[in-house]
Amino acid sequence: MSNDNTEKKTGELDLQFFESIGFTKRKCTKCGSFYWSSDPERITCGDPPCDSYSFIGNSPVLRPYSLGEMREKFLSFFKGTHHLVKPYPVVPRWREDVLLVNASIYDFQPHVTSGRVKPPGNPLTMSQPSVRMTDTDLVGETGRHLTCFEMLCHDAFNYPDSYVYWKEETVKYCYDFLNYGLGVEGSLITFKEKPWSGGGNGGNAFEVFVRGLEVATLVFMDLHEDENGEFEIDGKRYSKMDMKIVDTGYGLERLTWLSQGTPTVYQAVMPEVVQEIISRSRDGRMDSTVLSIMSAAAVQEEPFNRPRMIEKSMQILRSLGKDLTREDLDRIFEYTKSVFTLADHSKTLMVLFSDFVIPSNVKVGYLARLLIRRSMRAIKDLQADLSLINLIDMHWKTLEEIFPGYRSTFASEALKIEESKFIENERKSQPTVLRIFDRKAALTSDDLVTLYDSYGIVPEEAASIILRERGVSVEIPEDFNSLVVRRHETVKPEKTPEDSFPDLYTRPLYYDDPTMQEFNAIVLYSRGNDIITNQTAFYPEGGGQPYDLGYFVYGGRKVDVTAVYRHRQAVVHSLSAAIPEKSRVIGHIDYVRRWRLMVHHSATHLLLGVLREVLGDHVWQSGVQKGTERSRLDITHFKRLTLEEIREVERRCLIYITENRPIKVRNIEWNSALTSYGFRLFEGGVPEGNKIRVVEIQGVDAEGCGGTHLHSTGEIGFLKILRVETLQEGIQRIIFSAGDAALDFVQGIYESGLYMETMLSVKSEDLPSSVQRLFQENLALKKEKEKRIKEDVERIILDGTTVSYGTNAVLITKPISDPDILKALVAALFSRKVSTAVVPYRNANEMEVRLISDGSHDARFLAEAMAAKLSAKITGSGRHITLTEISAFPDEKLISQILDGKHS
RNA sequence: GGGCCGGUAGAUCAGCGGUAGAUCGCCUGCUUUGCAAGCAGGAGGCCUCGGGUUCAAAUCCCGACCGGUCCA
Repeated sequence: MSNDNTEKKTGELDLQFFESIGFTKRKCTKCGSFYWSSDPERITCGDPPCDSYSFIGNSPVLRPYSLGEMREKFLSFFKGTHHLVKPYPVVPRWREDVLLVNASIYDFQPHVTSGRVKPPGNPLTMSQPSVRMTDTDLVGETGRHLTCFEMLCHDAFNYPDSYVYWKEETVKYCYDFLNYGLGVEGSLITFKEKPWSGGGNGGNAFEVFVRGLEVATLVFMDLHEDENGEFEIDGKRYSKMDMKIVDTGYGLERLTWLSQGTPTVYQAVMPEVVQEIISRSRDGRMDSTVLSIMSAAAVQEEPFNRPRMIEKSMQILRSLGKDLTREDLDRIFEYTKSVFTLADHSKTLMVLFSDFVIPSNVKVGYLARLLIRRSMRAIKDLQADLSLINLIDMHWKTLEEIFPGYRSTFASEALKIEESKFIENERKSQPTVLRIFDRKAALTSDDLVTLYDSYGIVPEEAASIILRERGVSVEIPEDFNSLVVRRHETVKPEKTPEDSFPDLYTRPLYYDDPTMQEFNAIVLYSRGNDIITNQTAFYPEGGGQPYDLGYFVYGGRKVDVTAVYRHRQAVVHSLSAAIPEKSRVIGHIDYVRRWRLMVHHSATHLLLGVLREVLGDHVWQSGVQKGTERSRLDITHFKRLTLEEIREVERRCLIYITENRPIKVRNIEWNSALTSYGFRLFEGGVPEGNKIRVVEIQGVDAEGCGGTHLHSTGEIGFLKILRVETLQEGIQRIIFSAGDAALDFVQGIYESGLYMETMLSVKSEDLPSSVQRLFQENLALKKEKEKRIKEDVERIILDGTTVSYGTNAVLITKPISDPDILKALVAALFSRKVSTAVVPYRNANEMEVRLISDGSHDARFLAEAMAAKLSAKITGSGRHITLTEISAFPDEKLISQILDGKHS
């Protein structure tokens, strides 16, 4: 039997090592993939659904390991031969293309995988916490899905001139760890061949299975994306690259689960938290036989289908003599789902909080919000007596070493805000749903989409509210999700292609000496009014610092510099006139502008450091724009700064300015910079070279930064916060001014204060109360005037100065000259069901008649007849007609004649 | 980063071009041993802000600010 499916060894993954341990290559009889095994009986690849779980209650590992023990086992197994690297944050501060770290290789993309930066060790081993939100819905449903896990790895980076290890050694390491390390029998291990791709790279790979469980993936990355490449993986083309990278990923949770053989992964990796949730929830039922069967049934369902899984579980249970109804199973399933969801999500929240993620409506903050809301619903469904923060803290207790950054105070503060928003939203949803329903006694699918999209109310909830409160059942459209998506479809504007310039190098003199004001240069390239020089002291726009201005002297005349940009290694100057190639020029920097920019740039670093001191370590820079008059700094913080906090920040800034702390700039090799300063270095952006330019204000702040800076804090002189605003949830914008610009601002305030003092003839300390009094008086006057107008209007109507003809038209006999009275009068007449008002109006010396109608009757007829009698001009139309140049105001008789004439 | 919804009395909201409304809460009186409740009366509004359109804007248009929500 085994001979039939043994394949000829021809592929790139036919390794000597397999032969040495008696593994042969075969083709899976179910899916047709190639795999390696030493078990003569085996005919499938080991990957469900070709195989099923057979480790539950039947662990192939010598002894059960806890999560911590398994991590330690793996790392110590590799520590002798590999460099041990500390885990990176799960929020990837070193790259901008992804929200979260998904796998250990993310730590090294793109800077290491591109060959630009050396890895922090070679070969290396580590355990990298990762968060994956793609299968959030399946958590608790399948028994194996987690939103957060640790990926263990042993990676090797092979360069053309230095070789570490490649396929043979990798597979041997893996086999040895499972076999000698954990005691898994060789015949239980299968290696399935499967090409891998991700993050712009690809290569051959093995998926490693033990008793139906995938425990590792071994990737041999030697391809990179290339549209003309000769290889194809998942529809994209790749070509060989210079580097060959061994990227392995072992699921720590999977290995732990394998060693314990518990019904679900959750019970193996977070037993304390699962137990805590069960013991504090009402009416809990946890049956491990049922759970085991459900886990095993779930893994056979791809994609996951809940009714089918429950059906399958029922059949298996019945064959075991356990007769449970569908309702029983459904209930158990709902219960365990909530327990495991809560256990899983609270752990992921701990991980996110350890990286100071603030729940919000955008980006990674939104993922945190999702997890919080799902957790709170689970607590509600379980009718559990527990708080989310306690669970989160509990996770941390067992994972303290891996997440040293976690602060319970930050987590609970962020959570508190989020919880109250959730409760508020729950409270509002019923009235909102009823209001929309009651308008037309129905809920259309359009309404359901609106309720979800604008109010966050899920359609199931809306339907249950209507059923309960109005006894009407609302149908939820099957394509609800696509309706939501459709509403979000928008046309994205196409990007305009960038101007391309030749790849030249411009020496950045502004780094050699940031105070340089004049320099010589040779024009290397010229096109239109743009030039690239061999060197420049003009700072190009970058890192939130605007470009310098100034001029070049060429052939004895001045040419203004209007803009300066970076183009790869070159600096492009846009000029007011052309300068030909090979010219010698002298550059002059507008140093007043430059100085002000440097003051603001250094002040920004100082401010950021101080904000972190005052508000907490969760403060990160999320955006920045420097200017000459004012600058703005956006930081991550969950609430608006108070007046007291602003004062404190300004006060501390002043202290550091007075202390005149040195500002040092150094270029440090990537890995050692990270070791000394951590990932905060990337707050302002990720550098492109293999070195990081570190700008450090001694004892306050250190950042990777490409800008120009002062020598010491004393040169900032003075810093004033002008305004704070919330840019978006979790992000506060601070607008401030530094140096003489800050003085200008304060002087401006002082002058307007003086002006107000003079105007009001009060001392500055009495200004607030005086202004308030003035405001109140003004308000009272307005009200009084309104009241008087109303009285006047009432009198005009009641004193018999009006004549009405039926309810149709009204003539005011006394001319009006106040527009406010006119307005109130017309309104009063309309509210008395008058359709047309004829109002004589005296405007300066002009006499007019205004006919204002409410639109129910045409006033044109009346206007034309009156115009004829009074020899007047008609202007305006429709609801408002003005008669000008009249000989006299119309009287009662005139209107009666016209109207009678019409009626007869 | 983008989309959608909203900002009116202390609270929840209605009104959506012609003199600012309801319910709850608050105050006073009556009824009641007291409470709950009922009846009668009353106070309480820069209708978020700034521009525009209009004879007339809480209402329509533009912008700002604030809040909510969904998606990537």
